[in-house]
Amino acid sequence: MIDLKRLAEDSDYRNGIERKRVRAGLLDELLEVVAAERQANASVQELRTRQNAASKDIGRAPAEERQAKILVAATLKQELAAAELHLATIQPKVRELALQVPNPAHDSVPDGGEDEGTVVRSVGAQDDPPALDHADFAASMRWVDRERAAEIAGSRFSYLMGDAVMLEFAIVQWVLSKLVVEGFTPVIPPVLVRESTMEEAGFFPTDRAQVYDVDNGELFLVGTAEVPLSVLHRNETLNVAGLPLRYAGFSSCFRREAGTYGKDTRGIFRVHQFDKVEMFVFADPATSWEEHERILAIEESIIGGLGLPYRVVNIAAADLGNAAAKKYDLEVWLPSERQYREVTSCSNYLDYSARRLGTRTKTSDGASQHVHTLNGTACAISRTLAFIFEHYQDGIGGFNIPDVLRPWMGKDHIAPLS
RNA sequence: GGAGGGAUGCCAGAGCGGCCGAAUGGGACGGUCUUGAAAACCGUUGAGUGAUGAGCUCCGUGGGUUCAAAUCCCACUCCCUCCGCCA
Repeated sequence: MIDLKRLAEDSDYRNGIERKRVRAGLLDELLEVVAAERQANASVQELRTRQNAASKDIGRAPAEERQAKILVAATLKQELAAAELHLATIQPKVRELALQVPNPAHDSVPDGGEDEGTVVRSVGAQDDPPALDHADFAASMRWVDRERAAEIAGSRFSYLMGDAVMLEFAIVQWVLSKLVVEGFTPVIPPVLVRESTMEEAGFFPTDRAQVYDVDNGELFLVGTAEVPLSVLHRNETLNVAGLPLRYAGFSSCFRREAGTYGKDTRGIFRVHQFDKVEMFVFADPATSWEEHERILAIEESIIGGLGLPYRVVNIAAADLGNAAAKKYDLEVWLPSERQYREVTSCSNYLDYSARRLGTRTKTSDGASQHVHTLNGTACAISRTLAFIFEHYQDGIGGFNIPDVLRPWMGKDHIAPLS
């Protein structure tokens, strides 16, 4: 939810919204209904003041005067009801339009759409494809079984097996141990949440089609731990001295992947169920941009630490999505496709979702303000596995375990199946 | 799943439909006293919006009754106790 006051007063703020290519006229329509709402609200308040006073007066009055005074108050009540009705017709319009307005893009975000992000830096070489792509290699090691999974659950599901499972847990251990050092509290959150939670977290109604509905609409499977982490401090005022609050959520993630038929059909690159470690930070507004760079640095140290070649992209304004004021993607070189593919991303939402969540803090002079929220992928495990399956083949059908995972795996090499 | 009880400010806890944004106790903060501390005493102390004004809103959430609701009615959510089931 944007700051309606700033929209009216701050032309830079408005400009940042327009860079996201909102529907022409939306902002003016919104400002119009906001003005109407303010006026309606003022008259409701004035009538309420009078009605409250009239009511209190009755309590103080001697019995014989009460009937006359009740009559006065009753008339005021009717006027008030009419004014409230008028206000109630305007408010949903404000809400409806305001929810369509995205968070303004930050100044440092480039103009443009999907392919117009700026490459901030590239690290590592663009390797040639290995003998087998990630899917064939995983099948050759009997690490991923999609056929049997498809029989019992459908396409885009898989059995992850053998050393691939050990690799997953090694990655999780390594990543979480890093994040703890960086001040994150590990969290295993609920993966089933109510509809109202999905709304508060900002995923409904927009992403409803991407989400599995369980128990006849009572509960929904989350597509990311961001959902349960973001609502952790709903309607709370956080002590500014305690900020930032950093959480690292490990969870399974469930996505319908509607509209992706025929896309990324191989291996475990795009599946309905995968595990992920997600960072979520509640930050002091004064330092949220530093925090954003910090999260990016952590993501780079994870992907870089695994020895994967990657590049950092500053996503362009119109490709940012609703909530992000700025977003970096980390893309890893996928040799079999000879292109970079997204593996993690991190966004600064500023106060956009905190406003809806009611998560606040106070400035040094005691004024209430909303916190800034940021989130970033620490590690999307199935996708990370797919990348290392290509980059760490040993050339004779086996697998070299990435250095950083060796302590957790207890070995440095996995031989091919005989 | 069945049967009861409950939800009030930082915490505990009172609250007759009007004098309740809310007693009292604790805590916290400020002060007196003290070499210092404790004790004792005095004072301050919920949140949002608004201009640290007036006003308005908030006693789990949403609706209703009434001139007037923390207080009455309905629904929902959560917590506790007992029974059943169960990793």
